[in-house]
Amino acid sequence: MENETKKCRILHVDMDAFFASVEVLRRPELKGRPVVIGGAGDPTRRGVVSTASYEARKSGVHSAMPLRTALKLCPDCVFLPVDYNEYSRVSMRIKKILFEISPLMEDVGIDEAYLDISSRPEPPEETARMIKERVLRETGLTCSVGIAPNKLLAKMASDLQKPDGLTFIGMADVERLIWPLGVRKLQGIGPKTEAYLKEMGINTIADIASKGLEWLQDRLGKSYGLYLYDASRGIHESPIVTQWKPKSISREETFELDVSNWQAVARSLSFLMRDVAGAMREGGYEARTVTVKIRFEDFNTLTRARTLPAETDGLDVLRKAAFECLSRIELDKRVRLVGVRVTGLKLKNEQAERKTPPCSKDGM
DNA sequence: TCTGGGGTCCTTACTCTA
DNA sequence: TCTGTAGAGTAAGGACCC
Repeated sequence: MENETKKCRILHVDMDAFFASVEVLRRPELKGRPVVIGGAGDPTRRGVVSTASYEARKSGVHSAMPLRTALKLCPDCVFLPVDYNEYSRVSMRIKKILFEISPLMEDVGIDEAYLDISSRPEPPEETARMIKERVLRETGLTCSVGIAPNKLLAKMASDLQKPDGLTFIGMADVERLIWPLGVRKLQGIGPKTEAYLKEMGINTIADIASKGLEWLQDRLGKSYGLYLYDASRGIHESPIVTQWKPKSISREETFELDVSNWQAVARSLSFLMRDVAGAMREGGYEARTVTVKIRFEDFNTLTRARTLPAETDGLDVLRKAAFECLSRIELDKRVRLVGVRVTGLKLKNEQAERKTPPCSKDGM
């Protein structure tokens, strides 16, 4: 058992109902009330729930739910707009605490992180308790921590007891703690795959683990089948990634009301492209491919892409490419959303390095 | 009546080239 | 020289995550 504990050096730290908790922190009068954070904070307008407090969740409100639906389920809920700047500020304080405890930290979004605590002298549970205590003392917020031998299990562990939980999962616990869970609890299984698996009589993670590798690969593809085969057994070799570079930058806009005139779409695209170009310059990036996305009123979504002869951060060139993409889409229905994305990113000051041909593997 | 925004990764199809 | 094919690059769409 002690040996097993020693192998569990990955922590997953997940803030509890993060956005809602930050709002309650600065408006103590909301404590104990059902709070929903999402969109512009107006449940009569388009938008979805970003975070619901645990009180709101009791009414069936959950993230990604349309605000209008949330209002119907919970008319007493307090609806607030998303204040990303404030959450980022609090998030940075939390990440600083985690980094001090172990610099082998992987940032996963605004409210969670993985930590490799191999270098810590004390037992993992003690490190986890230290984290929870410092985060609470220095920010007033609670978090749930999972301890496991790998990232996959650590994340599942932190999810097992929420809020304010501390859960340990060793490889020996997989059968008892993981197998009874529904397939959706496995990272990488979303609503589509869940429905597909259900059709084949697979409802729990144990059901996945009962299938052979070939069986899974035949039905779900080689790479995904292998992932599920391993993951259902708690096997997942994925390193802690401490440095991250974006692969794409995008902006999109859902119109308050679907639009049918081309000018409105073009105006929005032009605005979004300028925003993307601004973000590129801020990060010092140039891009090679521009992709335009159009979502129609029936939710049918089309994309068109143009790859340029060379990377650029020139707004005129990028905008021209974006409009060329737009011209290839027939706007015969009302448009709900316009988006633009740039990929093939390269740091501007990396240009000199690129003169030597990339080595076959690292070049990918 | 619904279904955001900013990302990543994967699959499939197609084209070009060696 | 012709043809078949493998691999790279590109394009489009889809699933998933927070």
